Amino acid sequence: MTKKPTLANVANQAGVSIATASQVLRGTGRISDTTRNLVKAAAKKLNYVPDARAASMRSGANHEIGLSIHKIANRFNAEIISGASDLLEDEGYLLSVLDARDDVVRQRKQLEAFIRSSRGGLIWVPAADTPESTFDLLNTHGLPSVTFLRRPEFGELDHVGIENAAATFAATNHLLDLGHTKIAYLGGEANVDVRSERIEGCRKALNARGIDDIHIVDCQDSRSAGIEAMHNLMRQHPEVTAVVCNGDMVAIGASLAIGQVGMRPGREISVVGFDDTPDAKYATYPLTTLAVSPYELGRKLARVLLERMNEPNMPPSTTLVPAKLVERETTGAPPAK
Amino acid sequence: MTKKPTLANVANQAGVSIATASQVLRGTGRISDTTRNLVKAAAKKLNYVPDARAASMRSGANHEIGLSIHKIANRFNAEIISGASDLLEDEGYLLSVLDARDDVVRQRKQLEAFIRSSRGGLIWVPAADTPESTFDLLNTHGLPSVTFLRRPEFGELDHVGIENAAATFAATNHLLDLGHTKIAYLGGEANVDVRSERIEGCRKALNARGIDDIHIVDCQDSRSAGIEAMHNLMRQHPEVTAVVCNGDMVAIGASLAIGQVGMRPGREISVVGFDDTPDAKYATYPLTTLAVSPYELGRKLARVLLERMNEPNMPPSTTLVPAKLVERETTGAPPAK
DNA sequence: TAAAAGTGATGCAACGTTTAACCAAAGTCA
DNA sequence: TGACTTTGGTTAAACGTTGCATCACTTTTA
Repeated sequence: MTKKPTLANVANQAGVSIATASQVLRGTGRISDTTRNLVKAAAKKLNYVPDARAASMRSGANHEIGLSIHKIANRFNAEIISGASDLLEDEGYLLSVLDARDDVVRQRKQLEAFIRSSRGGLIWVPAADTPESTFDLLNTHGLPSVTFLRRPEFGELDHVGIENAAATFAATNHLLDLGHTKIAYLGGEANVDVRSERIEGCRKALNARGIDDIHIVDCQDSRSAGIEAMHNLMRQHPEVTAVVCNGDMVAIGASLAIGQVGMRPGREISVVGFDDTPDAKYATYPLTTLAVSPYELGRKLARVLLERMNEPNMPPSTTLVPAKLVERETTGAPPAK
Repeated sequence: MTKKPTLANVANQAGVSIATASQVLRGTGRISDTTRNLVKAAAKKLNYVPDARAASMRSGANHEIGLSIHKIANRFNAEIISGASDLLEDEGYLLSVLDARDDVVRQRKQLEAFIRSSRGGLIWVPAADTPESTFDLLNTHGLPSVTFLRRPEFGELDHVGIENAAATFAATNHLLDLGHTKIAYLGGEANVDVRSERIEGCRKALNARGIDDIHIVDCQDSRSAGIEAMHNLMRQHPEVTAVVCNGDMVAIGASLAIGQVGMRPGREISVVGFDDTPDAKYATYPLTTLAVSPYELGRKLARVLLERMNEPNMPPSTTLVPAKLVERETTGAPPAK
């Protein structure tokens, strides 16, 4: 209730100068044991907490890191956040998270807020259709930043991502091996790089076997959107026997839709997801999917950022982590003709 | 890459004093149209972004709000965050989120970080077994704070919560009306108030019908924990025909376990969840549950905090929002003897 | 026509730290 | 004994804002 105690109060209480108090608390400079104890006691007694704003202004260092992500709610992203935050915490940083909800202007505001408070560094996944000006913003302010999942089109920022193409290439080969030839790609939105890369992986596998058409359906990353999209797909393209999905939620939705019309995923139509969220395993139809370890991804992200903060002039790096196929029950041979 | 532009640079560029530049940018004081435009142009040209740390230090106001919650990953909590953040954003604030992962010491550190950076206000759900000292910390630093979901045992803080007892009271009556008499409570951990209140609601309904025993099982709030706990329960207490769960995930897990042993939720054993997350509707067995609107809860939370920030001396308030029963397929009459 | 009121801008002192530069006293060494 | 180092500490200048007090003009009013 009373006024917040300041370093001056502590110094006063201990009978020393402000500078001395600061040095004791920061463990720098030469101080005798007696005064050290004096100051520490005073600080404890007054319940002193240093003002991070003042400290960071003066010292130029900020131990708060900002993260802006398109969606906090899903487990995959939450695990990434945990991974990054654990590693950063170990290094004495704190990660504060903002949910951009895939809205370009919201995210822009968030990044501006991070700049205003001069965060020590930034981790973010660009919202779909992020304009060049947003990348410029970051570049001109020279804030150490790392993007992930979605590769920035412009600007020269560090990036951590997933080996998308390699993953869907493997998944598609799995389906081809089972005997599927009519394959669709379900989910995601146009202009999102992640998705383009994944589709490219599918295409490459198909082309290698002399197939060159793949049907592509946009839809949001949610169960309900997946259900709807799959129903449409089955109505309009009954020839399709396998779908590769942009995320587990869509895949789970698609599986449900298949079940709703009396068929079974993995028998009449095969489904492959992406991410291997915990839901995948416990879904009504346990999902074949592409697993990446989000926690490790988060840690990697943090490491890349810290490196950048230490070496602001390194050339921008790109790090890719692999995803591997986990076979469960939603894939199988297509029905004999 | 260059140095961050400061207010002095802008003033210089515009040929006015720093004070004038500040007034223009903040829209205060008397300024002529000509200089106003001059300053604005200079600011735009230099890509000027004010330093929030300096501003907040000087003015004593901080437009960043902190939120610390036990788990970011679940949809329910994410919706709360969205609600709070939307309302705060409209009022010119920014909500930065920390995931405490229900760890008392982690949360303590997070709150300390918020205090260090003198956040304008705090929204948090106390981790289980939060010690009094943590509440003291907040009280002595006089940071406007609101708790939610879990009611603080100590301290005098504003609180927003759910009408837990009333909700489980209704759910239990629903089960009693269907003819169940052997009812268990599944999920949550001891010492968490939310859970105690909910159990109290069940007890009250049971007592009103002359039943006074209810079996209580601890388990974490996850699908897999729910599965395991339910298997144990069925083995050890085969007489139980209905379970009220502490959260939807546990309830979904319990339903799955029931399915795994060849029975069906809503027939042999009834299950009620809590929260009505999107999963509830799309679960293998669509879940009967107690619905609260997390988004609205979030908005309420933000409103309470803003009030507190405006009126620091109001007596602490408690606001409860209702939860109502949504019947789906996991409840039904017990099998005839 | 002198006093009062209004206009538009400025100077300066905070806010709470950190850190480089400095200094007095005591100890070391030739 | 004079010069040089070490020890333990202090002074003062930043960091980038904001807001109060002030001021030089111009305009209005009595």
